[in-house]
Amino acid sequence: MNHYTAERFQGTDTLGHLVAQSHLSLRTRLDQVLVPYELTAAQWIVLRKLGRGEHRTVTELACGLNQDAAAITRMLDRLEAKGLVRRVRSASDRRVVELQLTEAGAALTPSLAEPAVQVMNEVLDDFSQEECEQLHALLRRLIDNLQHSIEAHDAQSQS
Amino acid sequence: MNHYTAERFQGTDTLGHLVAQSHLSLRTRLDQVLVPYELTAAQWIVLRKLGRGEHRTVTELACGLNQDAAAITRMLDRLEAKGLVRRVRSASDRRVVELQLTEAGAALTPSLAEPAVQVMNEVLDDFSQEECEQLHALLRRLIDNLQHSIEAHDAQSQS
DNA sequence: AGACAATAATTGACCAGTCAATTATTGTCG
DNA sequence: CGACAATAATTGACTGGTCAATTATTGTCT
Repeated sequence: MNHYTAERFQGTDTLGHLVAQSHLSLRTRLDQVLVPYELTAAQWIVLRKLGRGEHRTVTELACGLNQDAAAITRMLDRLEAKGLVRRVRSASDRRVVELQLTEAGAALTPSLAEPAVQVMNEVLDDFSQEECEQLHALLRRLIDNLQHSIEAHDAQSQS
Repeated sequence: MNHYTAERFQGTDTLGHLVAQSHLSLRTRLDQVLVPYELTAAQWIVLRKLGRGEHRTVTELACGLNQDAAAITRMLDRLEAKGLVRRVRSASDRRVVELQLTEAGAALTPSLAEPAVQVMNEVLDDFSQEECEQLHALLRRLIDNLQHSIEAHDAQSQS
């Protein structure tokens, strides 16, 4: 069904605005609690993935974060400059670089889970269990719908 | 109440991930429909605000979009280069620049409402009226909570 | 009037991301 | 084997954003 019309689509109570603002505020808040660690939210996410062993290469990270491989390359440049991450050419396939946490990186990473979880809980503090699950479910659907639209458009512009 | 624990806080079903992904996908989809107009989503929002007369100066725009004034300055550089926007020094207060759409900008802007509204409706297509309102309400609360946390933190780090 | 705080916009230096080449390596197929 | 497509990572040029000066102008207060 149609929820918006051109006239009613305005101000700060628009889906686009709400989603953008949620993202912005969440990032800002995460950046705040990460200041003592001299990390940004974006850097934290990468360290977290590496620390958990979820992803080991540039392509895997890019895929897992839904980002361009180029973005990962530059992020790794910064993390490597900070001495938190190491690049190692794979022996079995010399095209890929394997990513490792350095000693410093491995020492830092585990302590970062707690503050982040705290932010999430503080932000959902007055949400009931049910509301929290609703929000998750609605966002998942939103993302699914968007992804389908995007893919349909891509497929069409191929031809 | 606590919704997350350090162990359960992982994967793609995390609030942070869902919010970030929603934002990313929505922007991507908007960018898609704006390609024919040779505009990005970020540029469209600014044109839209100017077209509606919601904001007339750099500071007003920055405030309305929750962004740094510097970001607006650079955005205006791009829009001015495209010949869509004009800067005019205010006569009453020579510190402020008044923003105007050029003829080209004014001609383009109105036609952009429809495609954007269509994206929103397409994305919320399988949402009931109630679900749509729930999503809006939950996001508003999320933003409010975040904003309060952010301000509390700012106030504390002042002292 | 003159000193000085406050405000508006800009600039520089940086972080983060995209798209389009480019380079190096690996797979595949005639 | 040798040509050639496919893949992994990087680089260049760009958009978009932040924070910390800087500049120009205006307000305020004695």
